[in-house]
Amino acid sequence: MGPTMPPSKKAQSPSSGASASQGMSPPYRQGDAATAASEAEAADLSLSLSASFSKAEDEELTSLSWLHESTDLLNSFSHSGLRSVSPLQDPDGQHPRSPSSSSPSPDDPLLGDTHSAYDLSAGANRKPPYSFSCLIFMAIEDAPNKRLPVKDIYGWILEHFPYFASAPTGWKNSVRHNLSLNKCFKKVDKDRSQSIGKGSLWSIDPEYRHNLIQALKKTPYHPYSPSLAAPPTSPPTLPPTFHHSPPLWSENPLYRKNGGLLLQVPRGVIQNGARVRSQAVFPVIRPLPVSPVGSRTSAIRSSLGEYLSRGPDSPTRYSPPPCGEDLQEDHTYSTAKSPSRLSSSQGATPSSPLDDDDIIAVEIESDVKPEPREIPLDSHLATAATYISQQPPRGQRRGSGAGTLPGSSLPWTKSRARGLSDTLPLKKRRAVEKPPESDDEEMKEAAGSLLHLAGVRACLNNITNRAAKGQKEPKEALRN
DNA sequence: TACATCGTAAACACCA
DNA sequence: GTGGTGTTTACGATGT
Repeated sequence: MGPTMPPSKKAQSPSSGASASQGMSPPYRQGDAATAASEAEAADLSLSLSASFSKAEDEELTSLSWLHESTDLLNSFSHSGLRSVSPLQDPDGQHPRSPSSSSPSPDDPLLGDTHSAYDLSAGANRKPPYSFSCLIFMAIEDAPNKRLPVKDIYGWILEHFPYFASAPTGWKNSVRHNLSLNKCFKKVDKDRSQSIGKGSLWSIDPEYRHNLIQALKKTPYHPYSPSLAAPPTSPPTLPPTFHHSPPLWSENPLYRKNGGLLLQVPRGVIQNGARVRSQAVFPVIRPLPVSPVGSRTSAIRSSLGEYLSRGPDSPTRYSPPPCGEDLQEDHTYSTAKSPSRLSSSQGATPSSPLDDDDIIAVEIESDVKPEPREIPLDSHLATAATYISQQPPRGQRRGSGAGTLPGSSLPWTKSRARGLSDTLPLKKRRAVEKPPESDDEEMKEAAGSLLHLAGVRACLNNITNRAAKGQKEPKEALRN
């Protein structure tokens, strides 16, 4: 069994087929004429988006231009009106937002009308179907810097899952327990210039991020979840989600209103006491981000997830990603083995610039390309795209966990250290695992960052130049 | 039945 | 001293 993040078994609810009639709809408020028009537009944009991805494949993803084109489309999508989801109140108006959620500034053009439809305080104050690992993962991924102190992880969970506000405080212990024992999470050295008080910042170990994503994919009601996205085996009039059970909070009127995909959360995450704009990584639990490049990258994932899980009107169907890896691993309970990923980094063949982590197969039902396509949604690209918008001050920039062993070109990974120290207690093991740091390493890191930056900049320039020329709309361009 | 996974509780140490 | 944080152990429930 590989060192992988296990899916939440308890989250796998039995299939009941209930609440299916809404499973089709995109996770947005529907019903009014404007929305109907927007839906049509959105469908069109979705087609364009798929074309954009196809184009990206054709270009072998050597450029990020496809990414920006796609995100341009998504911005259009976002502004089409469809993205306007319910304000943070439930339709009954009887359940205000959880106290931990700060209200958006009314004069904030971004926050003003884009709040999530997901308000678990509205009659859905039930235990979320996510394991603590997934919750922590989502919390950290939702943070702009992909790292959060425990306190903010609490805050994120509380904000997005009000269930915990009234739950016994033991869940915090569970969170800490997970952080400590789950290999997917690792502490980040605190930046001296940015004191966060007690505790450390926690981040996702890039080596295990894949596993967490897989775990999320296996969580029901996540749009990446095969249970949601599997091609319908039922009559075509039925939505793809028809055969799947409703979320635990299916009674939530907002859930019903939003067509069964209702895990959106208020944008933003509490960080260091301040509410920060959410990077919104998880399709079902976030609103569509708008402008920032990083958020736009996330928007691709988000909208793709929504896009793929849309109804029979959708031109695409979703095929679950190949799960080549064993996902069974959680805490240090288990004996760690080298992850399969490691072999690729150590193997003779250079690792592809594109991971197969987030490859999803999309069948584009068009006359042109009826065959399934595989769309790489590589985290590297996302990382590159978010690079500009998320650059912390230079002094704060640190590696994402993968360093370089001295005298070796192989990346330092936990598992490599683990191979030497797996039998040690966690404390000692972490001491052993701590990668060596040196100025040389910092320089390599900086060089890599500059390369990333250069690539992204070039792509941005391309887009900017095209925009300046006032040429055709992106979707039109993509069709050509 | 054995095992893995997950959640929870508790104890303890450390630190601001 | 207090409270938050991090680590570790233990145990029960559940699923495979």
